[in-house]
Amino acid sequence: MRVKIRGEVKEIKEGERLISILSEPDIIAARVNGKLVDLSYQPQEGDVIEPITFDDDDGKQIYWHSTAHIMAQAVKELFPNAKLAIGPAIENGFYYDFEVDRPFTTEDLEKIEAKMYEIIAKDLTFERVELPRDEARRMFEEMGEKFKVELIDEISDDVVSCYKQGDFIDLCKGPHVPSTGRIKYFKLLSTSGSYWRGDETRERLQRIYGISFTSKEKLDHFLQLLKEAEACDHRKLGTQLEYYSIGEPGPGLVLWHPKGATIRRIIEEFWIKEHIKRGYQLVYTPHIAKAELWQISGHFEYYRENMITFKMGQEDYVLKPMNCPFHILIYKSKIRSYRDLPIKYAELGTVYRYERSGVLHGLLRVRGFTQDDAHIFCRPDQVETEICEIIELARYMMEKFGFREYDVTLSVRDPADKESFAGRDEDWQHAEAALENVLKKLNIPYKRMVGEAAFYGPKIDIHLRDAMGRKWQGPTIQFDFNLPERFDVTYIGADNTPHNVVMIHRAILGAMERFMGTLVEHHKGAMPFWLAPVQIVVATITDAVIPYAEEIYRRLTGLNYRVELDTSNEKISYKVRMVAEKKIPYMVIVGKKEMESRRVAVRKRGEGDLGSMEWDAFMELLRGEENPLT
RNA sequence: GCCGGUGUAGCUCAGUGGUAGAGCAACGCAUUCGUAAUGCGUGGGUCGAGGGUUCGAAUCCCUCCACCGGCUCCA
Repeated sequence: MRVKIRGEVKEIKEGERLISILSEPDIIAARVNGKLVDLSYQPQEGDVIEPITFDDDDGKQIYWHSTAHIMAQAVKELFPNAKLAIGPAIENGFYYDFEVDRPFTTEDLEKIEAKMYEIIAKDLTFERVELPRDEARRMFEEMGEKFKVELIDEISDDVVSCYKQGDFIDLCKGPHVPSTGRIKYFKLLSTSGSYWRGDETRERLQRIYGISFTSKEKLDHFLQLLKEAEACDHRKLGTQLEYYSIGEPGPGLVLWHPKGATIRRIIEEFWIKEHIKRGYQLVYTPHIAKAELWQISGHFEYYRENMITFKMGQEDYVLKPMNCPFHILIYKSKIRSYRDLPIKYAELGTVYRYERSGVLHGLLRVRGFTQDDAHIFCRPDQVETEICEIIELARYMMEKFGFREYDVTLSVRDPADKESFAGRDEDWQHAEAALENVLKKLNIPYKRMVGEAAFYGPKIDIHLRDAMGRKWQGPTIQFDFNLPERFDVTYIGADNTPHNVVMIHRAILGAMERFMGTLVEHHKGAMPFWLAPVQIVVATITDAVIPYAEEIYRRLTGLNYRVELDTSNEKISYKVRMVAEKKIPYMVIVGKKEMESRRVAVRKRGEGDLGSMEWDAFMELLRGEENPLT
């Protein structure tokens, strides 16, 4: 019998299993004709077989998923009352959810780990068992595994697959590694609460997260990265570098200290400049409005639990959670012609939302934040051009801030579930096509998410990552078919009749707070020269050179650099250390030699001592620093 | 909001029933120094808040608040 392995035709025996053909110990599964299978698979004539190791992405998923099964077996042995929920592989590792009598403790994790080592040492085979649906249902019911029964009830196939190792069996599609001994190094990382099916009205479960690797080096490396990521945490760095503080005035409320405020101001200057260049008109709108406005917009109906409301006199008021209704009112302040479009209103608009207490997270999830918001009112024929411009603006700005990697998602509606989405079919089709066309035209990789659209329209979201690899939504482009309808937003067409305007919400940075948080983590607090709140520190070696240092300081501030002068009575090594810890890009050190020769000794962040140089050479260096503002 | 953890000086943390500690920072004095911490000294705390147990509570118990890791949410 002939099969193709790694592109080469091989002769194999009938009934032979993959495990004897692909016997290298690092091969854990295989892809046969594009489908993932266990190594117990018996190849058929003409199969195209690719071995899979841990180094494949699919291989990692299989490896982690198998580790999850081992963990579940250990938990069942230690806690026989535990009910199995689900235990998938995730981006980094795996988890398994259990319903248990009491939450897991740290000591429990140690015991579970010990039990897992026992299971691994036994090198139990992962055996695929295919059962008729009814039989499997009966079996799990007898075992009291109610969640598995619920899952089986939703499977429409006649046969379901389970995997068995030792006397542990779990409902599972597979594939798995051949035996438990293949799992070499693992670590249980944390526990947390969760809900069955992610539904907070259903059973509360306990989740254990873990990760595993094929070598100790890989595991140690991963744990090391986790530790290092903690040092990049924007909450820690923000305090250390005196950029901002969070939560002092109340949970989720941010104080921008002078240094953080400087960074923000520069970001805003850049933002304003780029927007004006592209035909946006800047507006300002109030922080509060009568409840009536939010009733018209529908926010009162759909967004109520997130809105902060209060009474002013007899009237109900709302602290604005969004800027859109205000921009619409500006648009509607007069009749608009098709010739006026597109109209693009932009605002750094501060909004307040009541976010549930458990979701707040540093600067990345707050209750008061400033969106770099804009609303584009245009004709249907202008949609594609506008989307294209927005994406290019987003890419341009991301690039200037040093973000080169991000994840793009296109969220469209579920065509089978039109009930959940407002607006006309043709509008949706047109908008979704426009978003998708632009992504394709600009050659941007994206993930299409069916059913993930907002109820009012499809959207493109760009996600940035924090130091721990968590994704946070930054730029977003959203169509809105709902608000123009509710507010009756129109323009007069060439045919002299009113037409519905197309409205696009968009944010490039997302929110100043969140953007600042990701920016700090991305640069590990070391802001690029143009953003650094302090760009240069001038430091003296002895008191005798203070006048010369002051002269340097004045010259630099006169050139609009942000400079600090350090004439303190400390050794130069101490001053160097302080400047390095504050992650300041340049340090100018002046001593007697510099004063006498009228030169400067320059130290650059990341490069160290550049030695003594002429003033002009230093100027040349500074001018060589990128500055998108000029 | 839910599950678990944590909360001591401006910051980082030690202190598990018997008089609140260290390092850094701040302040003072000495030192005037050449590229990642000069030395000595001084001040600084209702131990997150409230209640309880106890002769006595930072420490044990209860409630609340905040933060951390997740879950859920983020129209």
